[in-house]
Amino acid sequence: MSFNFKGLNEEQQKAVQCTEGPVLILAGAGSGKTRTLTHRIAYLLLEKKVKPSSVMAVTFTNKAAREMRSRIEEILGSTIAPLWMGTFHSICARILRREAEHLGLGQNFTIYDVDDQVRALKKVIALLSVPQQIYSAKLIQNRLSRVKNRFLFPADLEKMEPQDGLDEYLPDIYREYQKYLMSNNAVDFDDLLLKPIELFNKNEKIRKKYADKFRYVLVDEYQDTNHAQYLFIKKLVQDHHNICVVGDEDQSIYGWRGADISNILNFNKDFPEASVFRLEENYRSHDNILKAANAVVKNNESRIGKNLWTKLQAGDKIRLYEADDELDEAKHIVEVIHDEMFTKKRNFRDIAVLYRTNAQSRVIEDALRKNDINYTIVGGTRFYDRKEIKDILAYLKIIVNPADSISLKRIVNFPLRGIGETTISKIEKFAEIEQIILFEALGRVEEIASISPAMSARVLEFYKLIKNFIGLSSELSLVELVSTLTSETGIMHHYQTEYDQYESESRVENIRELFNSIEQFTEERKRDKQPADLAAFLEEVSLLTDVDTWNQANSAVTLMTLHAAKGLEFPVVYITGLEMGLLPLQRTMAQLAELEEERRLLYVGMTRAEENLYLSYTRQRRRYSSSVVNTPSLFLDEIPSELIEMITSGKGKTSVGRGRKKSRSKKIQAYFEHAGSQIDEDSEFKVGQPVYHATFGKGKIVSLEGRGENMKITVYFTDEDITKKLIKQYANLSPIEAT
DNA sequence: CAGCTGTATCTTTTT
DNA sequence: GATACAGCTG
Repeated sequence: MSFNFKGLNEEQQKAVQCTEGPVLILAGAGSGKTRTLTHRIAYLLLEKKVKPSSVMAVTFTNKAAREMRSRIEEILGSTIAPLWMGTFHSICARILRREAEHLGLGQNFTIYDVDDQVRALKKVIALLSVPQQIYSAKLIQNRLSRVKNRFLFPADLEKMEPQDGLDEYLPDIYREYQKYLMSNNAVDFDDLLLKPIELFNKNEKIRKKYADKFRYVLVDEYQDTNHAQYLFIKKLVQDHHNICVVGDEDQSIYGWRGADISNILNFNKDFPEASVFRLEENYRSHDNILKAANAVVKNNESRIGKNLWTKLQAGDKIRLYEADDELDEAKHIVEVIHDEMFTKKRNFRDIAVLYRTNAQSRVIEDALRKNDINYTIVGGTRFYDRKEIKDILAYLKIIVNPADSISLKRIVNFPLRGIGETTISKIEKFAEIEQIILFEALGRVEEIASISPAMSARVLEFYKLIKNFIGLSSELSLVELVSTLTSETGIMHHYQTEYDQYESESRVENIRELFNSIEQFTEERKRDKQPADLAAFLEEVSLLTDVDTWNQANSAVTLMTLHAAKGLEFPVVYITGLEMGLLPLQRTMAQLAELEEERRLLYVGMTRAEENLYLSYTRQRRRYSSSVVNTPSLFLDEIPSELIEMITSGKGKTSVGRGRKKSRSKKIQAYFEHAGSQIDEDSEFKVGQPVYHATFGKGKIVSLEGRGENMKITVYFTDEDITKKLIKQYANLSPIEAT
């Protein structure tokens, strides 16, 4: 029987069959990327007789991995359990779990989320007397994470010229922080990626083991990989070069998280022998939507460039709504949903409302709730980030890994047991002197002279409680353990009694939901014939995203950020808040590279739509506590007007419509004065002029484009050795005397 | 030590 | 317009 290529176009078929050597698949939005990937894997297994255990496939979310796995199993008609499929983080965690001993970690290590990282950093910076007023733990966490994503170590930082005050402290903070994590038998999100690479670097035998095992490596959403992820992949494929990456530079939206778009732009340099396939036929969106999205993204400079086309009908025009404010916008969303439901007979699940920031969801939620429209919201506070859930998880983490003092401190006095801050720091000090972990120090609390016997008794009671649960954890099932835990520690009682009725109910309900998810997890594991132990559950939970738990089959309108929408599709998409300062976001507007990422974000949003696309902006929007007057996003002017149908609200439509239209086109003209136009003779900026910028320091102007406030200024910054393209109006650049 | 109250900061996106 | 945290009081 020969392989069934049904449903694949010619280019897709070629990409499927080119199994050996490096392959780059440039796949535009809606071009059947997932289909191609699943068939490629199925082809490897079926036609090339590759064992599932020899394949690693990296996806962007766990949800994508699950879906791809089940589609492949459908094609094959058999399970492919030994095939490694998951996110970088989950795959790396798996390797780390196996090889922990080589890195001085216990295999029961804990994964710290951002919250835990900040707590750990607070401790470290107090120890190093870093001025916390100037450099908050949150800021440091951010900076440190960026550094780690670039695979830099404290020693590397020391060799570099410090750019600001924090850089002076950073190597020490970094070193102490890692030491602290090690003593807690914990790793953070970034370590999950770094540690395996470190291990591969220092232990060739282990690297070879994995490189030999994974003869075929596939990476989806390659445009959003960071440098560490790039290195990880490189280590695995450097011998056999059987690497297939799929991506679309126009959908790179995670630059702020360290994603390096040059990974995909330079794939050909890394692997000169690479075969390149371009998937440019779009199967998802009606032509008007696609044309509009193309028209927007073509304004970006940093792209390979492609011509995405479709055989589908033109369809409706894109509807653009000008709202008075965010309340009016929400009202219009409700109207649109009603209209789509009744006149087009759509289901709630066909509709998605997208926005730039999570904060925008509130008003929309209120409006939907008032109008009895079912909705689910993806993102914001994750289920597993809710306080009542995190408290329980902290208990579980201690049980698995008693060295985890961050979690221990979180719950040692919750529910209240009368063990306060002072007592804990005394015990911490004792632990340091004795060179033992905090948890063991609790058991020896009586040796600390400054702690009263009454207090010692309370501490010991807590210690025994946890000890007892550690013993129970091997006897009870997961669900039994957790339900015993919530009752015996008094957590359940606390949430049932300590709050007003409404809050109490919702928290208890969340705890019940946790029980459900544990049961579900246990069943899934059983089905996959994998152990359903506590450590596995905790790992899954810390690597889960909100999208992973979202279920499109539910009958509800989906609300989420543009970022979360990546990879999804809906018949109807409504994108809100297309305003200067919001999309693009204010702080991105000065730098061309960041502005382009905002443009890609809108592109991603628009290309989620199959049949109907709605856009809106408000003339006025509440931000923080005051109202801001907005101008429409410059991106709106990039959409050809014949593709847009303006919708106005009942009141005062005509005057508003006319006045706005004019100011819009004038604005955009100014914004996109191109290189061909005359150089502004009166400007204080000339090529060669030395300038100063608050963040990047001193520099020199390399070239100028356009004129007036929207002039694009390319500057080479000497201190940082980087060239940046800035937009005058927002860049806050000042000329300085030549030195 | 716990609970209360006022203040600062947050809002960019997330593995 | 919430929420975390510092600082104060009982």
